[in-house]
Amino acid sequence: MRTHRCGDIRLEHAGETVTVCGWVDGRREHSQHLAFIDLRDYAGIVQVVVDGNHDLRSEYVARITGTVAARLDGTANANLPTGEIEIRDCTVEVLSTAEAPPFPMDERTDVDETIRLRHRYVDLRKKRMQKNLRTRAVVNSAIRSAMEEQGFVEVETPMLIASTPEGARDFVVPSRQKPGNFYALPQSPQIFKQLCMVGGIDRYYQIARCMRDEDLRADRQFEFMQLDMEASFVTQEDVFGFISHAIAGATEAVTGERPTEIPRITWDDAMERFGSDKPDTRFGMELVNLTDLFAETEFNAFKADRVMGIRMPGGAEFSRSKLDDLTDMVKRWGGKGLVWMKVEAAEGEQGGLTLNSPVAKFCSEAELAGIAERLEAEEGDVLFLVADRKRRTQHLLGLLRIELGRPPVTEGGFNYLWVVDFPLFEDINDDGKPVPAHHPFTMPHPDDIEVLETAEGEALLDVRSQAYDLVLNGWELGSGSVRIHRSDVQSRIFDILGIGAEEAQLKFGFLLDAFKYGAPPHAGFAFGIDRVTALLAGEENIREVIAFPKTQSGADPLTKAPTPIDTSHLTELGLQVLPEEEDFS
RNA sequence: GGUCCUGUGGUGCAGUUUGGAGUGCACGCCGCCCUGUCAAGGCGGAGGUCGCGAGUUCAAAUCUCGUCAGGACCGCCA
Repeated sequence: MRTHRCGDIRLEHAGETVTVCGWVDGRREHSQHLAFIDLRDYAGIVQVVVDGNHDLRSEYVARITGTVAARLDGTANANLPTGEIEIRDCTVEVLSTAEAPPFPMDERTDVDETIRLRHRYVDLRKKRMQKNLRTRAVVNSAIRSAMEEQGFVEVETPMLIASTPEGARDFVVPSRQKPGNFYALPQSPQIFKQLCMVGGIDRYYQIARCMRDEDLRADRQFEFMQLDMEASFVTQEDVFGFISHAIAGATEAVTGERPTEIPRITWDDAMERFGSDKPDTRFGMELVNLTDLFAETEFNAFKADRVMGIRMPGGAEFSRSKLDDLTDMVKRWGGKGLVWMKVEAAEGEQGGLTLNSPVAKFCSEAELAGIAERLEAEEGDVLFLVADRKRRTQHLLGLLRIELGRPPVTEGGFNYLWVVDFPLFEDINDDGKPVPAHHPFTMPHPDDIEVLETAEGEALLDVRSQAYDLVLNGWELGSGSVRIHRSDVQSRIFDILGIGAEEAQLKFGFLLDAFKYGAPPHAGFAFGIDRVTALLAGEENIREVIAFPKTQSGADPLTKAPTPIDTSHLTELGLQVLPEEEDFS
């Protein structure tokens, strides 16, 4: 139907007869003798000169044949790649008329996202979505190439699988042939990729759709895509190499710059310095441990397991209400409170600094001096201090650091980071059993296997695992681990977790059975395509790189999903919908 | 499960604090004019149950309560 894409026509085509197809981006009508039409396709916009009698309105779809000509002197448009030419002497064919678009098609107006999603088919025409979806395709393609270069084989795993009780909430699909039974949609291909290793695939990868029925966020949708991989006869170090190659390839394909080697930080350091297992290392404001300064403090609030602080440069300008808001925020996050101290020039001839704070009077001179020194306070800063249990102190200051310091998504480059040496267990539950930080097949750190044999209770929290995360600018891109392939180690882990042999057989029997038949040592990883694409595209929200995303409540404003289904359909599945629970409170 | 923010012609906003007639701005839309525009320009016009429902009041876009929708975050996401 066409000879060229609208956005591709240049001065070199002058004199040629071309046919272009696209949407009417705008019209500038001068009279019945002259009108300019901007015709748009995914490649760009070209100016078409017609007489004013053609009824070409916004978003009409047209096919136009005409002659490419250089624009008149002084009328070129430097802002447009096609700005030096226009198409004249046109034959116009309207392929589709169109109602006025439900929102402005220019890129200047931030339209309400619900309205964009309700008319996503129109929204997708806009430059932003065109660019983002194409960026996504580039990422996918680069990842495939990188994995294939490294000898990985793409294997597809099933979408209808058995529900497992661990982990996130499953999406389930009722079985028609076995009423009362359900398939689950996969949260990840975890079990299957490990079975592939037993099956001698050696190096597996898949760009896999995963589903988790958990609350949605800017970086979380019900369904998301992951580069999922697993390899046999490899170490953690090998996995870093495979994934680095893929992520570097994707980054280079989008930005043109290949990232250098990805730095590493231990989980413990990440928590101590950034208060997060997914630190945004684009900016400083690191946490500083002040606990020892208050070993003998008179200030009750600082008689805590942990006292830590961060320094906000220039924060002394904050108003009292702003500081109160921050304090409220910390309380909402679960903290007891927030201490702030403005760093001001001391009065008197000696100079120096003084800390201005409502609680300064409860602290000794030595304590105040210690705070200023440790936090490297400078005039005009504000210091924030939190005292609480270790983990909560780190967490609260980590959140505050992000709240105050995080740069916009488009600033600071792409700071990839490996977070290594995750703990094997993240907590001890009320029964005294440790809660696994990853799945129960994660191999303990080789140096800690002996500890594992004897440790009990709190001491188990110090056991490290061979689990690792990849982080980009404060977003967790993905995680992986070296898996347990030895039944004796696996039994010990199940034992510690309080999972009996019978229960283990019930939950993971098919995997344990598979391991009886010769399991190679193996390790793997998975990272989110939506997240990495969003960051590479400069978007704060993964919905901007997904063609048809859901809203935060899990609805699709376009198709109206989720919807009720016919009673007959339910009956066939052996299902009945209960009336909504009434609230008697 | 929780905290906070936002709902005003098709779109983006102002108006809400301190109640007084659906008031205003920009874009878009429709019509007319205009032979070099490109965020075209000029003139005219249409278009709103102020998300929805109660309450307070002589009077509610504005105050109160509830509810729905959207967003950010905490929990959750092995």
